[in-house]
Amino acid sequence: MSATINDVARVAGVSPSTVSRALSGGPVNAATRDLVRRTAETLGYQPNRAARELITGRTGALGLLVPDLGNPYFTEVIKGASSRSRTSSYPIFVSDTDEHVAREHETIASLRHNTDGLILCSPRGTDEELLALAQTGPTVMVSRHVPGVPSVMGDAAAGIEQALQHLGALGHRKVAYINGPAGSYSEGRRSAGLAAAQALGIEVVEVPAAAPTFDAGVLAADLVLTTGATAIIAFNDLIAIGVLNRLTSRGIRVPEDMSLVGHDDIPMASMCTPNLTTIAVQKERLGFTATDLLLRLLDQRAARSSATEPDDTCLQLPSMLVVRGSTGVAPSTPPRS
Amino acid sequence: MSATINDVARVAGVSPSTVSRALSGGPVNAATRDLVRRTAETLGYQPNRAARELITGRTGALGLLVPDLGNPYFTEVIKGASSRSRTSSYPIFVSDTDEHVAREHETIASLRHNTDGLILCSPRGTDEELLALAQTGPTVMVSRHVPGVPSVMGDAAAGIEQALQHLGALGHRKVAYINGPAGSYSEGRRSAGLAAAQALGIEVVEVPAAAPTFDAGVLAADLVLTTGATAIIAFNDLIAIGVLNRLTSRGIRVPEDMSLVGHDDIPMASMCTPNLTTIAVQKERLGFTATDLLLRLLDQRAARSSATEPDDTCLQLPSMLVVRGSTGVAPSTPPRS
DNA sequence: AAAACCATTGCAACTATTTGCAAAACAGGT
DNA sequence: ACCTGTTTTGCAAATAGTTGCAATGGTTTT
Repeated sequence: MSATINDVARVAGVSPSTVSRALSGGPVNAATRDLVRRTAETLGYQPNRAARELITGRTGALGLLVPDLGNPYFTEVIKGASSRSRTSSYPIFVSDTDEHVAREHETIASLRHNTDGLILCSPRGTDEELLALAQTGPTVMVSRHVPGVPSVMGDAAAGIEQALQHLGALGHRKVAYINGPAGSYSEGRRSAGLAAAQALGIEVVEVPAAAPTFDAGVLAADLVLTTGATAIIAFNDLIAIGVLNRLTSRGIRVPEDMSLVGHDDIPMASMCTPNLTTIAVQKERLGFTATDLLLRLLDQRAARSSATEPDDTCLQLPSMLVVRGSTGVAPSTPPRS
Repeated sequence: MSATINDVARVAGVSPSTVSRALSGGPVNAATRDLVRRTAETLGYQPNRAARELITGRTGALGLLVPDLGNPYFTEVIKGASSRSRTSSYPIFVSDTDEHVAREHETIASLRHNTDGLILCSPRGTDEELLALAQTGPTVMVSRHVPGVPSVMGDAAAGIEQALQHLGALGHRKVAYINGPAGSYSEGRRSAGLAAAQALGIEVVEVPAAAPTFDAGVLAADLVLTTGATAIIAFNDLIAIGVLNRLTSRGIRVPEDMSLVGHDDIPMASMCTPNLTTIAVQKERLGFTATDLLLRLLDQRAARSSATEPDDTCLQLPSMLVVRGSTGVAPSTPPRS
């Protein structure tokens, strides 16, 4: 089939070990290195991954776990991760857990075998579970922080604060916040941003949503209408769009009767009518940065043999409110439930 | 770290080769096979992928290439493929080509090294290019057929026919068809379904779209309005939703002034207002079936040594028109351009 | 001139598994 | 007891790369 290291060695007139060292930066005479590089090139030599993995114990691949591929938020994160991994010769395994905690465990176990490191995006499960899972191998988390596990996240609290300021400026005094799934960490972070409400003279009512989906939003819309709020901040855009649909079909106009703010700025947010005001997160950058962090982590491991000091890196990427058509001045009276 | 075949052999008191045969169905005494199986179980033995790959030349993984992860159509296909591969111990590598033909070539080349077989979803490029790429290893295509390459596709022609019948029954006599990207095969198949128009007394005007995206749809909407058509069939739902947005913002009501039919039935189709009438394709099933076909192909290869007879399997999954809110009786006069 | 040192290179062992070939074990028939 | 034939088993080679150790050869130092 394809050329092996021995073929290159024979043609170049050196030993296989010299070829190995020449191509991987070992101590080799500059002249022979050039010779080896050239012959490898002309022979179209590609090192055999399996052989390398067998001897080094490293697979040269990464794994990325997302709760739901159907959620555009995660596909953006994936794109960012791919674009980083593309420049590093580390292929990336993507897997979908269908929002099941059990599936999450299985998939992590199976991915560990095929990868050198894992990126867990918005994982479910308790801190303890996740810490245990993270300790089975190099791990970086996205949109969730567990002490002892390096992570990358959007600054949800700041985003929420901006949204509250925006709504306050428009005269809203009672805002409903539609929560994400319990056990999702970003849920916690986002709720934390709500602390700013008091200072702004805004009352916040929390309303639960069963899942970060359109359907859950449809459901939540009716609940919100019983609260007397004149504006809504939703856990994510999918929920917000569900809310929007339900409000529209109940004859409640957005933004005249009710203002609506989403979170994440997925493409769909600028495709619905009215366009959704939303807290934009740098999704691609999130994936890119997480991959970068993981690769750096792997480099460290390769250098120092077993540096298992707990890494508490937690990078925060800024979020920004994008004002579009779904927010407006507060109505004099809240829409009747 | 984890137990090797030698550990199992030692504990069971047999040779490594016997363990190998016992676990992979070779000729072994039933009693020893049981013994080996049990000890492997208790030791938690997992065969080392790299070592196996090195000797057999098979990686035990599949690759799946899609033009754009951001397109919900493809994520559904991926879900189907994953659910099939999950039951087969073949992990699956997903990659995104960003709709670039060049990226497609690169990615295929790199995936070939890491996988035993590839699934190409809606690949771009000419028939000749794709045939050449397919011949570098086991390949199955989705939503595109090239003679000599096995494939799985939705029955686009039948779907378009149903849509035309539906529109005809509503009194439409002039229908605009918004094409997909040139060089996309499904574009050709879908156009073929338009042949039914004549028999139904419907005139079809074709309008090009630069890409299968929302933005391309926004663009195309204005072009359609110059044709005098009273109904639109779009290459896919993303384009349709782009059209819908543009029409709405130009004050043209859907479906009162203009009927609109999409294609694929992505989740977004039932999230926009009005809900989109669309030709539903069994996306998950497409991915599932393609993976199944590829796995069968690999089994065949494993059995007969080098059976390179060209395989022309082309499975067709039925499509069905889902009537929602975006189609209605034809207006007496077309909306003015 | 011998000794010491340095960079460079090759040898050989090692990784975990599969598999062709030959040996061993065992059964049945003579 | 011996031969034959079949099943079962083990040995050893092979896969393609990496890496510790030793050897080589040239240069510098004493």
